[in-house]
Amino acid sequence: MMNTDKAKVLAEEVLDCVSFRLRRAARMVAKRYDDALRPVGLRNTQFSVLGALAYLGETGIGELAVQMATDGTTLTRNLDVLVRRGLIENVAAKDGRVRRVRITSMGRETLEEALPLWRAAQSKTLESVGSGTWQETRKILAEIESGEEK
Amino acid sequence: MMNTDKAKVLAEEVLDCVSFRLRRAARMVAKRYDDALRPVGLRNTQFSVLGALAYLGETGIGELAVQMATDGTTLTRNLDVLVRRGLIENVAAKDGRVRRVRITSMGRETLEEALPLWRAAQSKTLESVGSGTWQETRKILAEIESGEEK
DNA sequence: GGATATTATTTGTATATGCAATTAATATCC
DNA sequence: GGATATTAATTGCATATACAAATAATATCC
Repeated sequence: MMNTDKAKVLAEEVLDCVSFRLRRAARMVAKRYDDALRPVGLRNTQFSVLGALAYLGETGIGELAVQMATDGTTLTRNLDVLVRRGLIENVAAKDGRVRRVRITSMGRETLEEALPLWRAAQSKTLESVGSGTWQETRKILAEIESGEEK
Repeated sequence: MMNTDKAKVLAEEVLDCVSFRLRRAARMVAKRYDDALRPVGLRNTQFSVLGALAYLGETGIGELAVQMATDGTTLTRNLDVLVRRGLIENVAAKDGRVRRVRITSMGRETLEEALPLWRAAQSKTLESVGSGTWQETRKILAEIESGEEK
């Protein structure tokens, strides 16, 4: 049934896939943050978008897409959800092609409520690796993201 | 507009979110693997499932879900796609509740074609961090996944 | 200044993801 | 052995993700 040694070696190689490992870790961690944020009705992705918008103040989709390294087509729909919930709102722009958005006061309130929940999840996660190790890992992730050969 | 120092500090804190960083890295890396695998019509997720099935030989959803740390409801649909394409097939089981699947010969062929493409992507990715560093990172990811406090 | 190119975003389509609830089947307990 | 509990997977629903193509608007070039 291909449960041979050859298959075993192959599987070990293939399951060391960087993409698979990253996705798996991201899934598991996201789940924990989602659990933590559930009381305020935010998913971890939404929390990050809100956080970014609180900082940026008012932004075009394109700019935000770059900041978050998310595809624009994804962001369009992610933002739609937040608009529907009244957490962010669209703003008119001079350039008719551009859609600008900003966080609403309700969005800000929700973000405030979410903060301690998020901090708890973040602390707990950092404790499992040590915050120094995480700083290292963060750098490595950035290198992987850049894809530049050393 | 909250583009204040306070907001800036908050944003720095919030954008250091482990979940956000992992997801972002996973997105970017997955994209590269998807690009590499496109010629054979596989996404990185599908490649991993095929690889796991080639190794496991014949498996119930539950077992596979544990192996891949994917939610069973997700796996159900992921597998449906592969069945539809003829890359895997359902197998009758004694226990009527269990759905068992196995890779088909077409699936095996596709996996074979995909292997060199995947290896190229994997090599290139590892070059960007160094394979030793990746071994370290892999361990750290496992720790983060476990969520155990040290 | 009108045709053409460029840019910014959205839509159509498809996969990936997971929670809550459901369905279906086996196991367990008098 | 029939009611009840447990287990395995699926379905309904919603979000997240991105490619390809379409749309809409500004910019550019004779």
